[in-house]
Formats: sequence, structure tokens, C-alpha cells
Amino acid sequence: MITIKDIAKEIGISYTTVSRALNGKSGVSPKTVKKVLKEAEKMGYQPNAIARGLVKKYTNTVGLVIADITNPYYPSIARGVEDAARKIGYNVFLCNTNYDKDNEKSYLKTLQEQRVDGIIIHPAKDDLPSIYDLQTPMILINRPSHGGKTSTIEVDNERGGFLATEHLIQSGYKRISFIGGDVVSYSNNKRLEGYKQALMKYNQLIDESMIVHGSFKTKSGYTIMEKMLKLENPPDAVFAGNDVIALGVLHCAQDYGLNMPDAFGVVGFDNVQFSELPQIQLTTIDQPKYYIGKLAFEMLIEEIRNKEERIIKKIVLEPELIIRKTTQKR
Amino acid sequence: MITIKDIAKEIGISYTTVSRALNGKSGVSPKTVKKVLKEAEKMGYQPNAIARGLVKKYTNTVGLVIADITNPYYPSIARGVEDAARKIGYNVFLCNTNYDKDNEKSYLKTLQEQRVDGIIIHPAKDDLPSIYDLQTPMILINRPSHGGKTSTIEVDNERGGFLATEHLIQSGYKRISFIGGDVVSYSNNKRLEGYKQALMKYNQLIDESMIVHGSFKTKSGYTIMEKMLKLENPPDAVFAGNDVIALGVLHCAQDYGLNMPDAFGVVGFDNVQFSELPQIQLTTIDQPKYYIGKLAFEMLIEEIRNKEERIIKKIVLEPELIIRKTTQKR
DNA sequence: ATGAAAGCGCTAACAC
DNA sequence: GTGTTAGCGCTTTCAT
Repeated sequence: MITIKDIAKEIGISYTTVSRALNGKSGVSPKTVKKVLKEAEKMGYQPNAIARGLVKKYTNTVGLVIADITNPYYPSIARGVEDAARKIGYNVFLCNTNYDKDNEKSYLKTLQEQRVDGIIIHPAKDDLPSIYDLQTPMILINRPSHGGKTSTIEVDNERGGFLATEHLIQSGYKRISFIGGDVVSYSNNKRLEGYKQALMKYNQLIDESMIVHGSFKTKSGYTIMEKMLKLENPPDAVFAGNDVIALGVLHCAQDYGLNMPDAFGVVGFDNVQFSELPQIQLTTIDQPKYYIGKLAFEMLIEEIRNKEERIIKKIVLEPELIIRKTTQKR
Repeated sequence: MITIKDIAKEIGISYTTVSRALNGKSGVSPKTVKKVLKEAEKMGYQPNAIARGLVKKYTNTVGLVIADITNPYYPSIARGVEDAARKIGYNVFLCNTNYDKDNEKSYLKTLQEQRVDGIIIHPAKDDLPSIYDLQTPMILINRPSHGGKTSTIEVDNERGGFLATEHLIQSGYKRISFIGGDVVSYSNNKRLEGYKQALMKYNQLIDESMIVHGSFKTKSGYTIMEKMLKLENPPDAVFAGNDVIALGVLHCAQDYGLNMPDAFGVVGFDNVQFSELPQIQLTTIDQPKYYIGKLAFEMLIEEIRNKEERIIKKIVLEPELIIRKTTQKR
């Protein structure tokens, strides 16, 4: 690996001058600049961001920690932050925790050790361990502020849950179940909260046997649905914690020959890519995923740039009900 | 940010000793080690990987460059390399090029500047520009070796294309179209090659009007399919360049009321998650994505560890035909 | 306009 | 068992 010293030696000047020339700083004659640039090109010089980072104290790199890269929800967010980052010359370190608290911890640690300039995190679980007390600027997605010290961006999950459930009620379904993901997921519980509110608003009983938590996986949705079907009084509609779960519910309902959407309705959450497939046409709650990612990055950059007088922000985005074919029209 | 010097000062020893203690090296009294560890914990010390990387010359980090994080094919690969990497304490820098040559170039450059220990890349396009002449160890996925100097891992795309097309022929379809992705994609063209071979083997004419390239997007599949349907002699089956394209073809066929699979058949490639959905049940060619990622990382590590006497390898994996419901049973 | 020198945080020789 | 020192590749004063 060739360094600025090598190229300095080659053209017989000090490496300080080479550094200045390479960085387009003033105080170097145009002639020298040209010579340096040419030589650097010729020798195949690759700047060492490590060495630079050591002295400059920033790396132009941010970390993005997500739970599940195979759930299309997260890639959409990732695309948003990536695009925004690239636009101003930042790189993003994408970390996939696979819903595992330990992985998350380990990534957070590494990210800090690598001295990323900031971290955007969409935590898997609700409880934020002490590792979240980081010096590095941090933005939380779809999670409450960590001790009021971090800015957050979220969709109004409660409102989304309300919208979904209300739609089911208004569509005439009588026994609406909530099949959620992780019990300790903040967004999951907010959605459940919305579900309960809708039920209450329309004077329906909240039947705890109709509320089940599993994991944010299609398989979980299927399994839980199958169990519910064996109840003496099974649901005639399901509000699923997210689209991935909804997919499993759909699958199960189909396997058991339920007549959709007339006799059985399903609403998801996220409005993930596959939901709009003609074969699926899942009614769901949309959240502006790409935009959330973009905004999260912009908030992060702001924090990075104003490290001293940072202002804790909380952005809440409005969810939107997308009616498709897994619920009946009124 | 506190450093080893801070903690050395705090307990009145040299920072070298602190370093040794922190790294579990021999030659430090257990008592001192304990003291150091305790103080480090107390002061919230975070090792600086940047500084370490500068002297140690490696970063325990690799880059993974892919084209499209929203195509489920790539996340599967990413999971494979991530898991393998984490197992031995490596981090992976996931870079999404969005099929853009410039982005790819820029990421490759940054990755090298960050001094990642190695790079795994699934290039978007066929031509590998000079930027690929990197000092950093590199593994290519589903692409030919770069000047015989890089190890590669790929599925036998040609064979896959053959399998897909042969299945269509044997299922009785008479006019089989190939709707591909990017014209300059290596894997795409290999698949096309296999398509042609199958046609030839079964003494069918290769009709160039039945071969169309677009992009690896659902929308592209839809648009192209729509055009083909307007031909005076439209296809009665399609071998799509990948599952994402196949999805668009499927959608279009449905919109136009084609009777599937009896009057119209579709085969994809990749066996991506959604292909097995009961609502989709796409016949496709499976490639062991997770395993490819895992293997790619293992190859990379080998190269990193034996930088001097590296052996250029080429691993070719067998694809598998998965018959589902978008083609008729014979 | 250019160079010398210090120093970023750390590891690794080399003393003692 | 512990400390001293050099140096990784770079940027940044401070001189000249």
C-alpha cells in the first residue's frame, strides 16, 4: 500500500505538501498540485481513511442497526438512509441483529469502536440496556426516546392499530383477533393499544384469548392462526402485528378453506412490497419506510453537526390505511 | 472519549501495561490486570478500533457489495456472510449499489480506504472496470473471475437455464420466451445460454423475438410481458431471468386473464422467499443463497489469512429445479 | 509556497 | 512484571 510519503519521496517534496495537494488545501502552487495528483494516480494511491480518522476524529460513516434484513420492511428503510447518506458522501454500515439482543449489543459495541459518526437503530426489543448510553449520536426508529436523551422518529403505531381495527369493525367482522410479534416490542404493543381503543370505541369486549403474541415471522403467524382456528369460538378477522405475520395468517386461512374476505378478514401493518402483489392484495397500514430512513439520517447528521447544543426531537408520522382485498368492502 | 492513557494515569502505571492488560497479553501481574479492567469498566473505556487498525494493519471487517437489497435474493446471501463473519468476530459492511456502476465504484473505493480486510462482491454488470484491480482480497459471486486473479463462487447458471427451459418444453409448452434482466449481466446471459441449449436439444427454433432483456425488476417483467402479449404470435410460456421478474410476468398474465398453468407457464430463477407463498407457488430454479454467502465468506477469510500463497478457486454449485404451480404437471 | 515536527490512540519491539 | 520508545499514515500548527 503506497502512502503519501512514497509519493512525496518520488517527486522530492515533503509529505506535508502532498497531503495539502491531495486535500485541495490552499498554499500549494498549482504546478505542485498537478504533479502530486498525477503521481498519486500513477502510483495507485489509496488514501487511508483509518489514519485520517485517527486525527480528524470522524469517519464519515454511520451505522444502521436493524433486526431482520429478510423482512422487506427493513430494506426499505435502509434504502432511505443509504440514499440520503451517499448524497453527502457518507457510508452506512448495515448491521442485522436477527432479533437477537446479544447481536445488537455486539454490533453497537463494534460500531462505537469503529468510531462511526453516528448510529441509527431500530431496536428489536423494548428494553434498552445500558449499552444504549453511548457517546455517539444516535437516532431511534419506532421506539421511545432512551431516557429522553435521544431523538426518535416513528410512525404513530397506536393510530395505525386503531385504523386497522376500526376498518375491520366497520367492515362487519365480529370477532377480531390480534396476532402480534414480540411481546416486548414497543411498536407491537402500541399497535395492540390501538386495537384495544378501537374495540372500546365501538363498544366491543376485549377478549384476552383473542390477543396472542409470537414472533415477527410468517411461520409464527401461521402457527398461531392454526391454534386460534381450533378455539370453540374462533375469530372471523385478524389484525396482524405486521405484514410478514399477516402472510402466515393468510396462508393458514387459505389452507383451512376460509372464505376470504367475506367470512374472514385480515389486516397487516407496514405495507411491505409483497402486500400489493395481485396474488396477495393485503389490506394493511402503510408507513413511509423510505422516508423514515431518509429523515432518520437527516436527523442524525444534524446531531452530528451540532453535537454541543443538540435538541432532542421526536418526529411522529401519520400511518395510512390501505384497503385491498383481504377485507371486505362495506 | 477516554483512552488507555487516561486509565494509565488514573492508576499510575504506564499505558503500555494498560494495553497489555486490556488485550490479555502475558507479562502483567494478575493484580494489575484486575485493577486495569476495573478502572476501564468504571471509566467507560471504549477501545479505538481506528487506532488499532492503523498499527495492526487489519480491521476485522469485510465489505459486501450487492446490487439490490430489496430483491430478497440478496438479503439471503447477506445473512449467510453475516452469520459466518460474526462467528469469528468479523463485521460486515453491507453496501447496496442499486444496480449502479458509479455507486459500485464509489463503494469499492471507500471500502478500500476504510481498509476492510476483504471484499465480497456480487457485481451488477458484466464488465469489471479497473477499480476491481484491488490489493484487497476479493471474492466474486455469480461472476467470472476477474482476469483469473480472483476466486469466484457461482451457481451453474447455464445449467439452471437449461433445467428451467427443459421443464417448460417437457411440460408441453410450445412457444417459450426468455424475459431477462440486464443485457450485460453475466448470470443473466448464462441463463439465456442454458435456455438456448435446451431449445436446441429439443430441436426447437430459437426465435430472437422471444428473447428480451429489461431490468431485474418486477415492473420490467410486467412491461415486457405486456408487449409480448401483443405480438401476433405470443409466447405460451416464459422463463424469467429471476423470480422478481417472474412476478411481474405472473401479474401481467393474470391481468390479461391467461389460464395458468394450462395455457401459460412461468419459471423463475433464485427461489426467493416469496416464490413459495401459497398464493404464488412459482416454479423456479433454486440456488443455495445462504450457503453461497457463507462459503464466499469462508473463501475470503482463507485468502485474507494466506495472502502470499493464495490459490485461485472457482466453486460452482448445482442449481435445482423446484416445480410448483406456475407450470403444468406433465 | 513549502517543510519540520508534533500528535491522534494504539501496538510491538526493546530495555530494565 | 513493567516501562520506554518508535512508529502506523495522516492532518495540523508553526516556522521559514
